[in-house]
Amino acid sequence: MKFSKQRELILDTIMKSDIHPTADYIYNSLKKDNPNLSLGTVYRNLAQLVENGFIHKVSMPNQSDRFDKNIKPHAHIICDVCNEVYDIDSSSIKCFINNLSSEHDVDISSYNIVFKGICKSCKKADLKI
Amino acid sequence: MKFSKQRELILDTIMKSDIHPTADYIYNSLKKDNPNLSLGTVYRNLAQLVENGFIHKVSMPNQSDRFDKNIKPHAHIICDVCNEVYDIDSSSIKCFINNLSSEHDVDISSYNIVFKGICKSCKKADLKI
DNA sequence: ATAGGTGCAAAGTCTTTGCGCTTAA
DNA sequence: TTAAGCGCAAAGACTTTGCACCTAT
Repeated sequence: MKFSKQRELILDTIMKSDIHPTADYIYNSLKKDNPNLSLGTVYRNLAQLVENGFIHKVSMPNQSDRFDKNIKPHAHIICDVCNEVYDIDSSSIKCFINNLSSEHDVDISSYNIVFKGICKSCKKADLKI
Repeated sequence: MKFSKQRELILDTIMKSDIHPTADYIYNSLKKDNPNLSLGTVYRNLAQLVENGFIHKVSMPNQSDRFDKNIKPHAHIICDVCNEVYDIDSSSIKCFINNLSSEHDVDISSYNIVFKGICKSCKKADLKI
């Protein structure tokens, strides 16, 4: 993989972000200071960064894919209230997968787990009302 | 919800199928005997059937949505070898979600869980080679 | 009678790709 | 020098929608 300014900017955007950005978000963030950047380039680089293990792609039901700097296997929750996506990291995931593998006699190599619900801060906010 | 022949056919197709069909699959299955059926009608009815709780929609990473007659919450696995989608039903899912809810202080209302891996029959087939 | 459903085709959203030019190595 | 990457715009895959007509109730 040859170095490119664009790829570096894209990776940087993801690394600095906590919101699991979409391709479009990345494109628009960078477009301001890099007016020649093209959306195709963003998609091409994201695919390559995923393929090379620098980032993870998270498929969101009925929404654009998001990209995650956290490459350790983990799940996500999207909040019904604030619409933010949060990491759900848990030792119980591993255990869960082990159970499934033996119960169902399958080999699991990867997963895409997205919960819908209400996040910690929106739960708190709701209590205050 | 008013009765319609088309909706009945669509629901029937899903109920009789074990493959978690896509909109396009349903459309093409029915098109043979119902040449006037339109893909828009299939999508509209699927949305309505989901909304009314007759079926479930399953979002597959990088693929068309699939529709599931099994409306009990459960997970799925897509096989890397045969590409089939199977239900993963497990008492450990409920337990897993309970753990997460308390660990992460979130309320989980629904989920879309898709594993990738090798299914039971492909594992068996592989052993024979 | 009329609210809801249909077929058709156009449009929308998200993503990929072909091509000729540019650039890192 | 040259393989890899870029910008641009067109195309692709999947899904939704506007509209005029039809149909269950």
